Amino acid sequence: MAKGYDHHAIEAKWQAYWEEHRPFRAMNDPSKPKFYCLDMFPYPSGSGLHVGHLEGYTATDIVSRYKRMKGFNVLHPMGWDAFGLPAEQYAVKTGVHPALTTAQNIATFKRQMKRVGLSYDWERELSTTDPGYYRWTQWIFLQLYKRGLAYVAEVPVNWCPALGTVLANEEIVDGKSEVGGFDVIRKPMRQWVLKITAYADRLLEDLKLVEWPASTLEMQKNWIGRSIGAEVDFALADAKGAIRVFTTRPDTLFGATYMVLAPEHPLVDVVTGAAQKAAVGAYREAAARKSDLQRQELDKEKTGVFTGGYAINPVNGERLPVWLADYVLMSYGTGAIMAVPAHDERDWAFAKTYRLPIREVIEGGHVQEAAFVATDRGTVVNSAMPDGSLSLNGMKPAEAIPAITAWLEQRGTGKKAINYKLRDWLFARQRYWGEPFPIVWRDGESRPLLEEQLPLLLPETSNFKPSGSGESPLANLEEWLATTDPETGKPARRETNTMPQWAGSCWYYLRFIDPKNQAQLVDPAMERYWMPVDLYVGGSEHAVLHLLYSRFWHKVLYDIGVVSTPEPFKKLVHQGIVLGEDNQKMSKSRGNVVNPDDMMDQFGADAVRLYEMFMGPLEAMKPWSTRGVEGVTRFLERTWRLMVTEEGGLSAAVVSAPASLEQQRLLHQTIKKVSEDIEELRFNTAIAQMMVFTNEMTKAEQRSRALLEPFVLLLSPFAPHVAEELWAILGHEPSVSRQPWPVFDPALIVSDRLTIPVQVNGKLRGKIEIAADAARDTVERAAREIVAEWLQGGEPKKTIYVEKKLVNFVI
RNA sequence: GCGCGAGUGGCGGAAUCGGCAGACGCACAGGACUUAAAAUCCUGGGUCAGCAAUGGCGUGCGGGUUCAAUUCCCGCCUCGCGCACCA
Repeated sequence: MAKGYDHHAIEAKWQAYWEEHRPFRAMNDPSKPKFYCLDMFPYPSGSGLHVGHLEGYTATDIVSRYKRMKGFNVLHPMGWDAFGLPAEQYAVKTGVHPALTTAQNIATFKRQMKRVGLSYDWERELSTTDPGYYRWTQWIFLQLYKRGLAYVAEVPVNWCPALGTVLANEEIVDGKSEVGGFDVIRKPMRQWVLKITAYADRLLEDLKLVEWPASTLEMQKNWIGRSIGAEVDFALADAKGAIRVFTTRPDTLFGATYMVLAPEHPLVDVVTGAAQKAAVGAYREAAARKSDLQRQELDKEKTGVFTGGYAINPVNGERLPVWLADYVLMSYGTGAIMAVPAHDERDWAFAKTYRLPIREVIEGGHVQEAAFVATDRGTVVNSAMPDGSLSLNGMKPAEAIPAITAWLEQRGTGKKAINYKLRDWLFARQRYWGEPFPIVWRDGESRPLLEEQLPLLLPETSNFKPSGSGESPLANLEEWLATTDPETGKPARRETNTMPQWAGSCWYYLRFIDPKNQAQLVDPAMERYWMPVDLYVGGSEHAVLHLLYSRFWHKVLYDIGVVSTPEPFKKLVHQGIVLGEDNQKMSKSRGNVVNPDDMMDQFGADAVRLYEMFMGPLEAMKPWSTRGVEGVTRFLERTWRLMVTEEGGLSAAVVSAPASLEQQRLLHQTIKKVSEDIEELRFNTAIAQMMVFTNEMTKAEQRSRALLEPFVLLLSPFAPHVAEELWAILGHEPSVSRQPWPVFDPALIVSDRLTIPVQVNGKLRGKIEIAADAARDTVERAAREIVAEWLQGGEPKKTIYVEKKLVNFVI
């Protein structure tokens, strides 16, 4: 039974048309303004596209289609972040090569995307697993290596002796391997690390250059975690050497009553007195056995042990006992602190436990009851040398900090210092399915491959089982491992680590600009034309890592002249999570997963696209409702019937006669609202306005082409298939995508009659209809009349008149 | 604990340079068409009282500013996200 609007036929027809005519190709045409509209490319998992992906993809598709019609040269590409763990795990289990699994998954994703009618320029498709792509990932690594930004370090990994393999964090559940539930221990291994900390300052500063969600900027700032303070040396009292600490509160130096070293601190053996050796040794051992998780438990009581040693406070010469405690981390600052219990909550808690003295040096709190940590209140006290050579007393903390820092610097016992929470980036995985490092080893030294030797291909194998040594499966491939040093020709062994999944996704946006270039990562002229990305849409789960790593690489490429902009992504938006109909997170175990293919079978791609956008604001988390999809389907069908008969021909209601002034006003209001809403990514309200238009037109018996034709164009970015079909039925050549976007006439939007509310004491008591240009007197007179019984003949104390908005009488 | 964001009908949401709260959609109810149903079209609807006209109350809670507050300010509560001993 064929009803009027047959989405199966229409969608197949226009997808075939787009396939053949390729109207969505981005041209390298510098005469046109460009718009680079990018989705975060997906990992092609085995379960295919889900409705959450579709939300972001539909949003960027609407913007891309809109911008093309506005005359922009639009770059809207798609690719695959296809290295990664699941395909390798599957290979270990079944022996099926990851490349095969990946290719199948990509085919599924691509079929689904085409079915949604997403207007990607498929000629620019890329996969991070393609040697033509990862050649340049390796090339970037070589540049990092040459600039000293890649180094080797012994870093602990999650080693599972029973499985003979290193596990990713997500493969560990409650400290045991996800597979089999075996013990996991921390084992140091030689790893590549990237020196992202060298860029910490710029990564922080340049956040000012981008238009990103406030929450994401905040997360990046916190992640980088810059803090300004001072490094201060405390000489050991009974041995050579000094404990260097980092503090943000040098103004509280006189309040230090003890010191703490991290258990791993190299000076522990030096300061520990003979009597304390056993206790300290036991504490260190216990700390080493604790997992990160245990050490991070906050509620627990702080623990520590006295070393028996002392250090000298450089400001007043006091002997401070040196303790060991695991609340001080070796990985931050210098791994040692001066403890000021009066003005630091952690030190306060520790001091209470071990009955250490608490000395107030900032007045304004009750330091025996709680640490007083405010820096914007209080006055420095008890902070002077007896001989009067130094006094901070009476200063505000903000004044005392630079004063004491300068004093320390003068004496050579301290200096201003900046510290970051950001750590260098562990850039190695003990896996097969990733980019091999363009590095060989000879005599224990790493040597880079020559750029001409790239790509270093991932060797073929059928054995994806771990090597058993902790090295990646590549360590099993003797023939591949044995190579020569490119410089000397002497025998060498290849690096067996592979790069993490973040590597390929760090720079893919650049390759889309010039995906087939054999000689360069990207052509400089094309790069200057297309960069930066104007709109980048993807999940907020990437708010920190992907976006920070990507910015880091971009800045390195900027420094070596490969790219022309300091930041890659100008505007960033995160689409919200789509929940199941039950308002719960979609998951197989809950059985509330919505499959886009099922939805498209039932309602068609246009309806699904429209519903994805109509659900609510793009960035909000919101539940799926299949009833809601039915609702937008009804809208599409009503729109269809505005101009098409049961038999599929042009309806007799469609006329060439001009439209009424009111109808024109509605059209122009709709053009304005839809245009502005697309610019602001408020797709839900744009659709609501189109529904208003269709509802009004449904009531009209005669529907002017002059109304319908622009409306079909407005609809086309949202529901491109039905719009193409309607455009054809209206007698036009394809394609709507080549039509200019309708322009509204401001004069036609304003009405000559207005209804304005009349209030008495701020409460609505009536409404009046007036001419838009009516004088204040006229309006007030009419208003007074309509609320006469509320005024009871009296004269209002005050009359508020807001032109074209309201009248309010105060009595 | 700290940081960020959000709380509006039965449901998704709209309206925030302060100015008619609830657009649009879902669900619901009534009507038209139909032998009947579906589909479609029309109508209704925050809530309380009232036959109705109409009025009281109403945007998480409590205060405040204002002629006027969903919108601004202060103090709470709840939910979501992120960070979590970072000296």
